[in-house]
Amino acid sequence: MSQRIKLEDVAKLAGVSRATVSRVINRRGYLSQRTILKVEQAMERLDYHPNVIARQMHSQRTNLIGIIVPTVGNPFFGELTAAMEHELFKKGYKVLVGDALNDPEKEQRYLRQLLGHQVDGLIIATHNANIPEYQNTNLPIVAIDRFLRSDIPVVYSDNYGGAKQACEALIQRGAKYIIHTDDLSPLNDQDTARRRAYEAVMKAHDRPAITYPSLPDPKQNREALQKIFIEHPEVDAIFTSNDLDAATLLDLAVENGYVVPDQLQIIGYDGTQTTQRLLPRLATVVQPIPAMAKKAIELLEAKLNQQAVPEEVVLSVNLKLGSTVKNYKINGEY
Amino acid sequence: MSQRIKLEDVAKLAGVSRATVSRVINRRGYLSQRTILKVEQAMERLDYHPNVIARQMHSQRTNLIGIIVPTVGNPFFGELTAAMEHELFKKGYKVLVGDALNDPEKEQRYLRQLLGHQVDGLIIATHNANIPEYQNTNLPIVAIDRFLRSDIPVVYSDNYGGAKQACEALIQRGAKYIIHTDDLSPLNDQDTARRRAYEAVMKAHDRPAITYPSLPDPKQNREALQKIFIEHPEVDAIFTSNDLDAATLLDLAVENGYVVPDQLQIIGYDGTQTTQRLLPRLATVVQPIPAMAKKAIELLEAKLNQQAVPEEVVLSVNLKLGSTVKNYKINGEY
DNA sequence: ATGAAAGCGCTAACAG
DNA sequence: CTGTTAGCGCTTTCAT
Repeated sequence: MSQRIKLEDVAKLAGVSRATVSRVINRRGYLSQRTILKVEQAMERLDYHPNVIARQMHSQRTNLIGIIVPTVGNPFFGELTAAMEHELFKKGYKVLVGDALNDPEKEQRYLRQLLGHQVDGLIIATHNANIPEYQNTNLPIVAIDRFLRSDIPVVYSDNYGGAKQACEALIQRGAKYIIHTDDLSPLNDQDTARRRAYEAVMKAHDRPAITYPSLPDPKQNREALQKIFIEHPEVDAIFTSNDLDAATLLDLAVENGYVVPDQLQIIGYDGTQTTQRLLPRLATVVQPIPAMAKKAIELLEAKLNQQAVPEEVVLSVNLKLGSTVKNYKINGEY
Repeated sequence: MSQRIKLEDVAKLAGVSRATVSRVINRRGYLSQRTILKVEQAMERLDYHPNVIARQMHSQRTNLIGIIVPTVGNPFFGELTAAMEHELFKKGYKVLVGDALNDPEKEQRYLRQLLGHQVDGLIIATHNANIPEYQNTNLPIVAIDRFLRSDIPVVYSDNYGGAKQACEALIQRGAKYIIHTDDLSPLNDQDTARRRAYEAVMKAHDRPAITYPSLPDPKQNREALQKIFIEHPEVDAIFTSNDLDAATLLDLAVENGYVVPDQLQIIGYDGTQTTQRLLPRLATVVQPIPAMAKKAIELLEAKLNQQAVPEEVVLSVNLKLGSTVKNYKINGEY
């Protein structure tokens, strides 16, 4: 419906064979100027667009890369997806996004469909467990922040290091009673890296380690975090595993009569562009989203070209200070 | 490489013809229970996945929908994309996202490629002007918040009404000197609706209408907005065209010594989930993102099925109050 | 109820 | 330099 004209029509109008038209389109083989011109005029006149499907049929490649994320509605994954799309477009690929929505079943259905040659490669940035499809396929895959299989490379940012820096920054600023929040879906080592770093720093300074779970539902999460102030009124610092928790706690702090940062210091995690614009004052560990995207695509392309790739790549993070911690003017840039 | 087994292999193993296997896969025509079983076992044993490209070759449909947005890194478009992806997945479509990045050239290149049957339909949510490709194609298209062509339906939210409500809320709360910020790329009527509403309300109340441009670059934008406090120190309320500006102004207000909301009231626009979590206190006009997504997909599907569709659909918005305006406790829910 | 054969639109040997 | 001829993997008449 949306496109009827085919190679043959162009060939007929130009008075050549289909093969010749194909050669002109792909600039392959020897062509005389005259035929090139004739063919191009014919294409122009007919407003011809090559049928991508038919081409793929032959090459068995789609130039499509699937990206599976929890949801592009989350700033971290939205920005990550955008950055990867940008890299991929430069290399001639288009992006098929799948929002897994923390729904393993959807992820699995999605994957099963993609496995039939709909994409040339896959980027996985979800944390759903037990998707057997990942184990059997030999589609080129790169994972972000998650181990899937021994021959699937993973791009991490330095979760342990970032969390360690954050916690030490709090201690250095006089925090005595530091609480942590964390998404508790520990599928692998990296998933718990931030918490392990927190616990290690607390231990090194002889302080108790108290971790509150971060819930997916905003309302429930708020209620759960509110308990911190009830159960640990002496809290004087919180290190959260993401910026959304930090924002909620910032708000709860006001409600509960804590002055930030004098009585309560807060450091978040992720540091997306969105957070930095919406909450410029928030101290947070900034993940290198553009670098992660670039590296992931680089690894994927290597796999697509059958080249060897490292098992994992770790990128360094950056502690951005802000007025939710003390002594900010001295150490911050702003 | 990533998938070698084809219909023929299954047919051979099951001892039937390719046609029969095809029938089993698609549950078409008459099949005996016995053959169904045989074929399914063969598929299972070979871990067979139908080649999507070959199927598309025949049907000339890809079940792919292209979504073109400025960037999924922006919460509004990220959430909108996520919501549309969700709707589309339910209907069996997958989503090809293209970040236009306010780059008309990229948008054009992208489009040109999609025109060759790579997608069955298109959702356009960008505001780049002068892309001739939109004029000629007969691909089913639905636009969001933007007029493209007389036969391309548009889904709007009530920009004029939302802005009017916001401005009147400020006046009702005693604001005398209200300033507005707006992205100034007025491609059509709707693009300026928020500003026109602001100007109308100001006029109706005999107040001056002063609009500051909202710049795409965060740093430049901040500097530009800072001028408001220099050039109009008597400002006592600001209505912004998006929440990012509102956030920046909230921060600048503190820096410039204005107490919010006593000395300066602020109302933003968009009200994404992300903003509501990151800045729960912000008063803002909430766009009905899920409803917009649903409607857009509904219209697109109608077009895909050659059904008639309305020229435009306008959805209502919701003014969410918050402590960036006065008398919030009384009117707000929280 | 199942098989044989003819495409879908394009590309790629192989001739000439 | 250009045309002819086979497919790519699947679906779908048309027979049987």
